Amino acid sequence: MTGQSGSTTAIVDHVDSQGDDGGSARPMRADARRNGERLVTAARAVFAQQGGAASMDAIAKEAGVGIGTLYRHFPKRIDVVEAVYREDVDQLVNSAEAFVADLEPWAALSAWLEAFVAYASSKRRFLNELHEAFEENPQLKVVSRERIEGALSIVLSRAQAAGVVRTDLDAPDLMQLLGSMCMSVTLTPGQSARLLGVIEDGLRPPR
Amino acid sequence: MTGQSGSTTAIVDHVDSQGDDGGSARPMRADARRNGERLVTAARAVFAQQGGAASMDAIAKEAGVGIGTLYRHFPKRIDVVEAVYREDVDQLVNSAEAFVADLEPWAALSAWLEAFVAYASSKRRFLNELHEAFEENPQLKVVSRERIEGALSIVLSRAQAAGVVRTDLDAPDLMQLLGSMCMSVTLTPGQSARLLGVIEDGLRPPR
DNA sequence: TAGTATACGGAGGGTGCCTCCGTTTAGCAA
DNA sequence: TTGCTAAACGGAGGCACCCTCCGTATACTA
Repeated sequence: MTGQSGSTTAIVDHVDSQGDDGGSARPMRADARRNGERLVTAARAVFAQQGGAASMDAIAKEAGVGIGTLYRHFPKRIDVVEAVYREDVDQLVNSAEAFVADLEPWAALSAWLEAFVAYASSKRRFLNELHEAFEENPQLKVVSRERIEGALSIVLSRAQAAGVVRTDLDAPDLMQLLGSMCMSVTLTPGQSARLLGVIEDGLRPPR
Repeated sequence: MTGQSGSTTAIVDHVDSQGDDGGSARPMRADARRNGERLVTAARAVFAQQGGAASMDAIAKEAGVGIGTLYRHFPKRIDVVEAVYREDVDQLVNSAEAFVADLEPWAALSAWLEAFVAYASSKRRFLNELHEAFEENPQLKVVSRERIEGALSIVLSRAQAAGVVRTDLDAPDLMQLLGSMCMSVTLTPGQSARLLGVIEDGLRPPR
């Protein structure tokens, strides 16, 4: 409610998309929903391949739709960036619960940390564009950070409760450490893996 | 020497411009030098007024030259951003020595901190563009940071030697504090002045 | 003052974001 | 199945911006 509301609400209104589609809210034509999903997937692929400066034309082509369809779904270029980012955050957040359901406490934490590093490294490919999106819509940054910290908190506190991780540390602490590490401009994949190993060892209970 | 060298060296090769122009190196036509200076000044004004996305056309018009002249001096858009930034850093760094020459130790430190806050707030107007420049030319970031820390070190250590500032703190520490404060997305001018006041009080020797 | 290397200026090419509107199609009712 | 309509598709084209090219103008030198 603060400031000028973002006037550009994409048609694909980022429904929670968790439960099955109720159908009571508003029926959306099947092709439209399909194309919306394909566009986000295509955009992620193109950004990953060409960097954040990739053109809208390239994204539409990758998705196999016309440029008009792309703009119907995402009125501004920045809306595409935002959609890709939201999906990435969704996936990272959801993975926490999946890991908790499937894995032992330590393995779940380790798997999630690895997922976070992958998420962060993909984010670095279009960091400038993301920065612009945050400028346009400051809430996005705050909310995403909170959601990610919440997800980390799930796997972290479970591991702490199981006695396999030191307890003098909380999710924001660890986020700070991981986040600043991942954002470094000069960071090779091998390096991030090694550093993550160091951090993981450091997380073990002292003694 | 690392990676692909920046192929775009602007004609105005950023001579130190401290001493009088020796003239032995290479004579540059007077109008060219004049226009180079006017272009940087104009670019700073336009960026401050319209934000970092201002067009090259607007900058050339503000400087009163043709677009061709602008491109002769700065082959790429990013070179303009870099030139403005370099001059800002120069001015901030030079101001340290000027303050030391003219003012008491505490007053010099205080004046320089205020100058730093002003520098940082002007930088926030084209943060995205600056980020791109850093990506293109990582050295720029490192060198600038070192130079600024060096300047701060001059006024800080002098104040410490005079006994008016606590000694359990060095220039990188203070830079970290000030830098992160200034980079916050939501920061009003009044707020930064108040926060600077808090920091200054905290710098006084304990007891 | 004449000559020349140097700098200036702006029209225009190329690309990218976004709009507009005619065409196509999914979903529905009879 | 068939016809209808609201919704979605697709791409030509407008506009703005970055950058190039080359004819014109001008500062310096002998």
